[in-house]
Parts: sequence; structure tokens; C-alpha cells
Amino acid sequence: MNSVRKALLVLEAVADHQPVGVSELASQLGQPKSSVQRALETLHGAGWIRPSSGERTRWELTFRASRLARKAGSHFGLREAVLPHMEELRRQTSETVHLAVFDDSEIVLIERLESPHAVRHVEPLGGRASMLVTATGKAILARLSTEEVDAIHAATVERNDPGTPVPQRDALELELEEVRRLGYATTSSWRDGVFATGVAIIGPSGGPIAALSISTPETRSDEENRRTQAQLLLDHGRQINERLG
Amino acid sequence: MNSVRKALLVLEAVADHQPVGVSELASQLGQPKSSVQRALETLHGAGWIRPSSGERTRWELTFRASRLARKAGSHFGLREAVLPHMEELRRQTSETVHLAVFDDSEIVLIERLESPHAVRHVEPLGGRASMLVTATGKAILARLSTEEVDAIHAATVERNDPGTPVPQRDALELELEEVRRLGYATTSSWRDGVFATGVAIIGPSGGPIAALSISTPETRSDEENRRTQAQLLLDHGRQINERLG
DNA sequence: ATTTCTGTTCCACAATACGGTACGTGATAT
DNA sequence: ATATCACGTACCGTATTGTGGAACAGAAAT
Repeated sequence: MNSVRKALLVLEAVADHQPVGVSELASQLGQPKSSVQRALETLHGAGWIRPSSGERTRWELTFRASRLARKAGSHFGLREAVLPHMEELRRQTSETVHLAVFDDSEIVLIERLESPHAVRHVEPLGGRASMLVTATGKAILARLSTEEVDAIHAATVERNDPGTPVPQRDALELELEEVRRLGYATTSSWRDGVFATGVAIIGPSGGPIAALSISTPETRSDEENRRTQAQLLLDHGRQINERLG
Repeated sequence: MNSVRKALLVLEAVADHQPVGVSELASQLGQPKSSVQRALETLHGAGWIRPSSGERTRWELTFRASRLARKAGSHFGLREAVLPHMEELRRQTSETVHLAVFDDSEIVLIERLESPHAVRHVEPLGGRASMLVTATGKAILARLSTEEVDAIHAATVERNDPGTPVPQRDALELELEEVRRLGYATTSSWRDGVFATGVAIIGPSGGPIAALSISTPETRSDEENRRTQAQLLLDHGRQINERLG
């Protein structure tokens, strides 16, 4: 089903460049205009994109996709199992709490409860980030086999995102050993001025599927803070894992 | 492109029933097993679904769709334009502030800032709701033409969601006239014990594209509260509309 | 006025999606 | 132990349908 593959590529291209026209998409994808045009019409007919209200026919996403996004990974009952603990964590720490899932060598942020403080760290929901430098990512990596970590490290190197530092494989391994020893991961190198602590969440099959983190501006973060936050995460993580397993 | 249409239907069906097998999908969609099977393989190859880790092959969504979700409707710079005002509104009211967009006769909740209070109203992000009973929905409806309201009313009746009351068309019209007069909409019938006030956000093309609301538990809500909240929403709404227009 | 972009339409060809049928395999029932 | 069922998968001949080059009209830029 080559047409499906193409249509999905067009869909993603629309998402990345909306509002966008046929020709730009065609050159972007290296596809004939006719093919792209046909894909656009089909996607429109299916209700996934709509013509923008501008002059020239520009295309943009409908919210059809957002329905899917919400269901992704929902069959574990992950959100439902984790949200109460996130609420509790925010209450106990007054800092921003994040829930990120593991997907295809990256992590995706799917839920967030914000710190009530004026100065706080907020990442966009649905955003993707490297696993090698984030607290959530490292917490998950520490639970994977050497081969899996190798693959993710290689994929990250290959992706070559600008602005995302990539640690050497051996340096990463040392970090991961520390994470395994402690049971949680920390980061201060992901976002400037933000210190984060994360623990992995283990799915029914025994592998890590997500991670929970607390992000604190370094101006508010001290040794005592960090210790209590790590302990709270370990406690809640254990409770969540018991419930899911 | 019939195959694309089918594949997208399969994708949505997987989302609704994951983890799910070929046969169930086939009977659900009224399609031959072979076709569904082919669609599944294609979707897998494109990275949108993955086989679940069981004996029988069950399919589930990857987080590929989450990339799209973040971009849906984002090209106005809507979130960026509105978020500062949401922050300010929460600071001023200490109640939960919601941002919902108008999509295909329903509203979709895309951003939320929570009340710091222990008792608070929280709707799931990405969730959809009827336009006829929510404060956000009515605020938007009041800006649409009679024909558009007719169409949305009809679509809502047809959808026939259990648990969602549908007002009569003429009663709705009376309500909308009141909303037009005041400039904002209110609701206490959407969620039990929650009073909400909403204003519409007008896009560059002049039509309503979203709405902002404040939700207050009725135990905390009094006449004075409601007046100040409505006034704050009107002020911020006007500022946002100026910036977008 | 001319050029160079758009987005859209047309068409002959062959690729490929189609869906009925059949096979292997576990689970359940007899 | 045997029979039956439901499931996921593989096969295959047919014709449906996606394909992409080329040509078109209109708008914007030169």
C-alpha cells in the first residue's frame, strides 16, 4: 500500500509546515505534484486536513489527529494510574511534575502538572526529547539491556538534532550505572538552570514504558530538596509499578 | 485513494480498541480480513502502530500521532498568544483556566492551567465536549451564523452522546442571544457543581477559533466572583483578539 | 507585457490493492 | 483423544485505481 505510506508522509509534512500548499509539499517530499495533490484531496475527504481560510489553497491539520494522540499508550491505563501520584507529588514538592513515555528511541511528554511558583519550568506537551540527556530518558535507559542502549545511542547520534548534546557511549554507561545504583536519574544539563530528577515506570510486561520527573529551577534547588524529591519519586514510582504489574 | 481511506479508518479503529487483533477489527469495520491485515502491515511499516507483546498478534498505537497533536491548530500561534493571559487569569482568580478550540462541531481542550486549590475542576487534555452546554462552546456558537449553529446543533443531536444533554434549538437561541448581549457565556449544567465562564477568541479571518474559560467549584462561586471573572475574561479576550487580528 | 510562480485537470499505462479462499495453530468443547 | 472453532497468516488471478508526466488557467512578481 504505497499510497498509504505517501499519504501519511504528506500528513506529517502538512503538520510540520502548515499552512502549506501543494507545490511546497511536493518539492519538500521529492514527489510529483499530482501525487501530493491526490493525497491531499484524500486526506481532506477523510477529515484529517482542511483548506485554510486564506487566499490560495493552503492546508492545515484538523484535530482528528489529537484524538489519536490521546489514546496512544492509553491501554495500560497509564495516565489513570499515574495522575493521582503526580498530583500528590506536586502537592508535596510545589514543583512541576512531568510524565513522559518511551517511544522509538525518544521520549514524548504526555502529561504535566505545573508548579504554582511564578518561576517554573514548562515543556510543551507532545514534545519529543533525547533520551540521553533528560532525567526521564536516563531513568528509562538504565532499565534497558546494553544492546537496546546501544541502538538508542546510535539512533540519537544519527538523528543529529542541533542543540542537543550527545554524550559518548562509555560516559553514558558510567552515568547509567550510577542511576541503577541509586534507582533514579538526575540532570542539570538538559535545560539551562533547571535541575530534574526522574524515575522509570515499569509496564505489565516488565520493561520500562514511561518515566516521572520533577523539575526545579536551580535557584530553588538545594541538597536537601534534591534528596527529598528523589525519595518521593522512588516511593511513588514503587507504588505505581506495583499497581501496573 | 480508497486504500488510504481504509487505512485511516483502521488506524482510528486501532486507537479505539487497542490492543486489538485483525479479526475483531475486520468485523468492527465490516471489511474483509485480508484488507484489514494489509492495512495493519502498512501502518506498521510506516511506524504508526506496533504489534503488542503477546502470543496472538495484537496491535496498538505508537506515539507517532503525538507529533501531529501538538501541531494541530497551532499555526495561528494561538497557544503562544494565549498562554501569558491564561497565566495572568489564574493568578488573578486562583481558579482553573481552560483553552479549547473549535473543531468539527465540537470543542477540544488543548491547554489547561490548574487552580492551586485542593478542590478543583480538571478536564482531560485532548478531550472533546459538546458545544451546546459548555461555556467555551456557547461563547463560540454566539459568534457563528444561524446556519452554522443549526448545523452544529443537528450534528450534536445526531451524535447522540450518552450523558450529554442536548438543549432544544429555540432554547439554545435564547441563550445565545444573552451571550451576545453580555459578551461571555456561563454554564452550571455541564459538570455538576462546577460553574464556568467563557469568552470566544477570534482568529485572523474574523471567525471564532477557540475559547477561554474559568471553572470554579460552586462552593467557592458567588455573585461577586462571577462578575469579576467575567470582566477579567472580557478584558483578556479583547487583548488576545487585538493581537491575533 | 512577460515571466514564473501557483493550484488544478487530464489521461494512457501498469502497478497494486482487492477479497475470496486456504493453511497452520492454538484454545475450547465434546 | 478427538473434533470444532476462532484466530493470524499466506497465496493469487483479476481489474480496479493509483501513477506521474504534460498541459492548463490564473495570480503574483518582474
